[in-house]
Amino acid sequence: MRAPKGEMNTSLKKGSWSLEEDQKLVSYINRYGIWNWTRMPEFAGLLRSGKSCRLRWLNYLKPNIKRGSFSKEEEEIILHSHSLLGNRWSAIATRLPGRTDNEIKNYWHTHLKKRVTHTPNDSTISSAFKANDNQNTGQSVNHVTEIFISQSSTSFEDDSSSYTTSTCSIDQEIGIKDNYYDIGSPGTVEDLQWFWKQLCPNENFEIGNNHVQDQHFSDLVFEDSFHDSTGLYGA
DNA sequence: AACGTAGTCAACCGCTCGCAA
DNA sequence: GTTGCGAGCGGTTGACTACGT
Repeated sequence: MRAPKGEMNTSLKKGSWSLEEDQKLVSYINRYGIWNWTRMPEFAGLLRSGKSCRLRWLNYLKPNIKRGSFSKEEEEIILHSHSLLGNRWSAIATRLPGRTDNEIKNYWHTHLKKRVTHTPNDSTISSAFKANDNQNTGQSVNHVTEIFISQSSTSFEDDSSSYTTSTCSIDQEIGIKDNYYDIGSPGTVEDLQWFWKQLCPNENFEIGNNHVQDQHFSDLVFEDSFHDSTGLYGA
């Protein structure tokens, strides 16, 4: 993809922002608001790309940005959110008002990542579901073919705390992806429905028999969309 | 004091998505 | 359906700093 018109200027400045540039950007946005990041630098008198301006504003200049070290509570939120959402930093940032995705990402890589160790417990793998939509519809769409519910414990090297989570492992038959969705502890039917919605928003998902045995999901019924090739989970 | 190494974090890059034409 | 563009996201880079030798 070629660069947007406004961003093809090779004489654009890169690197750290000066105080003067910050002031120009802030005063422009305060006066005219954000209307077009690509053209804004030109009107604000900045030799910067729109992307650079946007990043500077969102990560540093925007009001109410919290600076300084992260609190214990914020750390816990990041750790738990990351176990739920993975590297979706912008989603995690919405749970931490005043913190930017970039800041959280940096904090994760520099402080938290090394503290977390995952200890999967294969013996708890409890339930597998196989389905292949192609057999029914002939459509060449990627679909979840297997779901494993397993448990893993997360502990911290400084021994501050630990918790156990239930994790869904999803293997897509055609896709290259090997996704892992943490569904909290303990996993609930609602959690499973939630992650299914994230993965296949257009597909119906139903638990045929709303009970969880020994923290295992069972009696999974995928309405309309799937053919149960195993015969284990028929409606 | 000089140098090397590791840690931190602001900024960049490449990509995808959504929307309008 | 295709193309072009703006916005946003996540991975990566590199400048700067702190610390150790």
